[in-house]
Amino acid sequence: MHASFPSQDNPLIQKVESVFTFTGDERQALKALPMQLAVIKENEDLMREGDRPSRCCLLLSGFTGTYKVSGGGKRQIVNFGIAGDIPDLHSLHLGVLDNSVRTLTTCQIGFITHEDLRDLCERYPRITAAFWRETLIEGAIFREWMLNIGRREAYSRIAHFFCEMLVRLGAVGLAEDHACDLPITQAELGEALGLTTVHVNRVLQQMRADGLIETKGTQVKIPDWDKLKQVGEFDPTYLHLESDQAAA
Amino acid sequence: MHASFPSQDNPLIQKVESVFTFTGDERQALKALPMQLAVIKENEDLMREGDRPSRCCLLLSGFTGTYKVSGGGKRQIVNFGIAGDIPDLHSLHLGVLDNSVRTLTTCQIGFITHEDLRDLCERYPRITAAFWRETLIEGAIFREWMLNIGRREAYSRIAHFFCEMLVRLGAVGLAEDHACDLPITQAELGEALGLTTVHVNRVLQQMRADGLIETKGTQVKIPDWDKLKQVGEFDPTYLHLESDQAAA
DNA sequence: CGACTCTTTGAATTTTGTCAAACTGAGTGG
DNA sequence: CCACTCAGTTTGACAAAATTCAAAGAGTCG
Repeated sequence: MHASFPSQDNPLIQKVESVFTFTGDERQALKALPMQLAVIKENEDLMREGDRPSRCCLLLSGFTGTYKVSGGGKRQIVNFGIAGDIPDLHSLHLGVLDNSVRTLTTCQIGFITHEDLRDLCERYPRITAAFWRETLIEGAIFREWMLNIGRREAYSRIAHFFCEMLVRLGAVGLAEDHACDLPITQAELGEALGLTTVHVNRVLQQMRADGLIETKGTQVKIPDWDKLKQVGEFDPTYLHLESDQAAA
Repeated sequence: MHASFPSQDNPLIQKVESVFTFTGDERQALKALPMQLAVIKENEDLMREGDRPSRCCLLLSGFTGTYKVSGGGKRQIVNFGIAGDIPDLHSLHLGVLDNSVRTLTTCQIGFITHEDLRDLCERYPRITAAFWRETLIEGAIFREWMLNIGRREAYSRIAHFFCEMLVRLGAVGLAEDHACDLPITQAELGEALGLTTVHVNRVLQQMRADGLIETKGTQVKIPDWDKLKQVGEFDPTYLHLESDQAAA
């Protein structure tokens, strides 16, 4: 609830700047973006399918799950949100939400009104491009997830998941030495990967036995990164973490 | 190869305008967009993962498949392109392509350079928003596909696919009376839905027997739309075909 | 009429799901 | 400090969905 979040540590700016060079003006405008801070407990819906939100959520810390529910009540998590992500940036241009988002852990959130975001984009076309790019990267992650869910068997599917999360968390300073905190339950993992909890559990045991992963509570350690990457057929290109934009 | 494509029938303009009101200036600028026309035969790659294209492909007619390939060589189609789509619009802001696109039928393509697109976006911020929105809708389709592939069994998964294609084709005038031309092989269907050709074939037979679909060559007819929608748990909200934008 | 691609079939196997219950560990209240 | 609770993990036996492999039909095009 404190309004003391230091804007120079804003993980959004940090993340976008890692691939995008802002001018002083642009960075200043981003920092000046009015943001209403809040702390949300775990397992709360931040928004629901069908909502027509008038603001976006910048995730400052914690983990969120973006999900949809099938007719039979089965939940599919389609993305995990980590620090620096705006899980509902698409609501800026799509009136109705076609997905829900809930917190998986306690989350520090910065709410930014669509109005302020639109103003910012209008004044700074390159910031528009940067935000647009963020949504395109999310799309690239979706494509990779479809490949993962549709074509890989459980073992390498789960391996791929760990690879992706480790790289994404590393990019915002939340992973070191091939280790990270990953407060995601086996049930949630199954919901994200199109598997049952039971099957996730059995495969994880096999992966531990094979020395692919080590877990202690929510801490995950990867003893052999190359091996995990190989099992998960992981190539980080789709995360577009390099500054590969053509525009000047 | 003919340069005689009438710009007033440009399916991109038609599609975007169905949810977005352009000013005369904006429409004029869109029509004036230089476009190099080409006809590409079926089963040709328009682009490949790893490419760094300097232009986008506007699909004027025909069908494309956007796909990725797993380590084991299994192909996952992550989206189908139909008239009016720009299957590689994301290449405008992501330097490296993380997917391939190939034609499924003979396609009429309009190539538009990134340079021209960027110029257009710079001059007309609302066109930027319209393009951005298109990529966000694609993302929404990806989310629904993940739900479909991850959580629905083959029977309703395939039903959902037919529902989506019928609605999308209808939106660009390519479906009428719950019938359309869908030149997609059972193998491609399997590649899109995370199923084997054999299994797709068996399920399709069951669906025909149940009176859910009728096929004659590549023509598909839906005798009972409500039933198919129910089986496929289909709710078209995620296609965002209504003009639901908040901005004026 | 081939030559092709696409669809269909059959039998055996594998992966993954289902159901139901027990176990574990962290936090809570008496 | 010790039950007690509760969410999360683990286990076992069984069932179902989907895959694999191999081959035979059908339809289309030159």
